[in-house]
Amino acid sequence: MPANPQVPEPTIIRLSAYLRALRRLEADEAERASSATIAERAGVSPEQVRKDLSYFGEFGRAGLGYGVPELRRHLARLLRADRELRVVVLGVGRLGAALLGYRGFAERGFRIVGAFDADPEKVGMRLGPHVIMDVQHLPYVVVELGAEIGILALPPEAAQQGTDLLVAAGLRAILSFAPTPITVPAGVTVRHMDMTRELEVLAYYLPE
Amino acid sequence: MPANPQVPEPTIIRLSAYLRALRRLEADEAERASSATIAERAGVSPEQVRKDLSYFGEFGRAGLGYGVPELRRHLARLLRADRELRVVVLGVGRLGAALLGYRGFAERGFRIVGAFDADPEKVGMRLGPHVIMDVQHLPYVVVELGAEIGILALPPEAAQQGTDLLVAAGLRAILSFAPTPITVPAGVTVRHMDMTRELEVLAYYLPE
DNA sequence: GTTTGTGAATGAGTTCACAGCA
DNA sequence: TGCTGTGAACTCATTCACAAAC
Repeated sequence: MPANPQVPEPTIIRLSAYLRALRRLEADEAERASSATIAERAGVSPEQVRKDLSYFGEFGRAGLGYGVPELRRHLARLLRADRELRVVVLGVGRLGAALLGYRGFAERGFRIVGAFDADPEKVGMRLGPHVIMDVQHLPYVVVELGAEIGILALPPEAAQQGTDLLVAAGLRAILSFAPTPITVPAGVTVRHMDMTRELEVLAYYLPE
Repeated sequence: MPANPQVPEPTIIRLSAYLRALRRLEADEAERASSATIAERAGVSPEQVRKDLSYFGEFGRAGLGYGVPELRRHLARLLRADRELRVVVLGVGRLGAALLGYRGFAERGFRIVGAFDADPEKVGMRLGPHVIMDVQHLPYVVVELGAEIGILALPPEAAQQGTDLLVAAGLRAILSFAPTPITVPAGVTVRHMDMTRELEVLAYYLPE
């Protein structure tokens, strides 16, 4: 499923943190940064930074560190953060509606180009700049507006069906907020966000 | 930091999925379930289920599988899902406000007992059943209402300071939505939810 | 002196495979 | 026969440690 299977997935996750660190360094007008500097801001070890970056090339110079704008550009390219990525949201309940209003998307280059629901009551409703569309228009919007990522915000009972719709519409990347496993064909990447799971994990580690 | 350091963290995360699977099985009135049944509903392998459960005891019977209500109770106890857990939210911007309205909390035994912000404009505002309080009342609420988990919904610049407030108030578990690493003293557990990170990871795996 | 890139060593977690119980 | 519990084998990821580059 990964584009480059020999790169560990944890590395990809950290890349996102490195990119953030480099943006801050660039904002502070730093020209160069050592792996130690980046590591500190990303919350990992310097060796980890070097090892992770080494999967993609030799970006640094011994004794000098990494060129901040250059490395920032490389990482942005890897994470597709150098271009706008279009996103559709399937499921406009409370959670989906909250996501539609989330400003962090635009700031980081993600643009919501469609919000969908199967409930006829909701179709046609306006939510900020978005008009809720019927799911049957999903494939059209994906193709015509070039959406590449689907956000699944449906209740667990509807999660698999919704997933199938996203996949049938041509999406190859799904961020699911449904607290249930979903199955997808090879070539489709899924990631889960599950607040209840996180709270339960925290609860486990609670003292007493 | 873990309560039981020899149990792998991925195991704890899966425990949450097993608990969900068992609740569904219980709702379906299943009396027994094999590791294969649980595994399927949790999206993992049967061996994984058995190994994970074996860290906590011998709950199954060879040839018969696991007793559904019994195992459900065991897992609920482990994840503290057998009692109400009180939660405070620090930061009532868009995201924090959305979290205050999230119904999944109550359903799973989490109760928001306080919403806090440092902005005097926001203090005193009502949001559903919640009245935003000033951060200076945080320690009081944590102690008096027995809050055990803090949700951090502040912008990255304020994240560390907010973390320090939560820790100083006596909280030992933090769920952070801030896209930046935070440092906490030993004995405090932190987990992160970062939607932008997840989207960037998905973007990496996008074809072409 | 500083800092990178990377093989080698270590550590962590998963899967295998099977003995033993129901 | 069906299924658990678990050491052993294996796979995956991180950390170490150092030669080479600046």
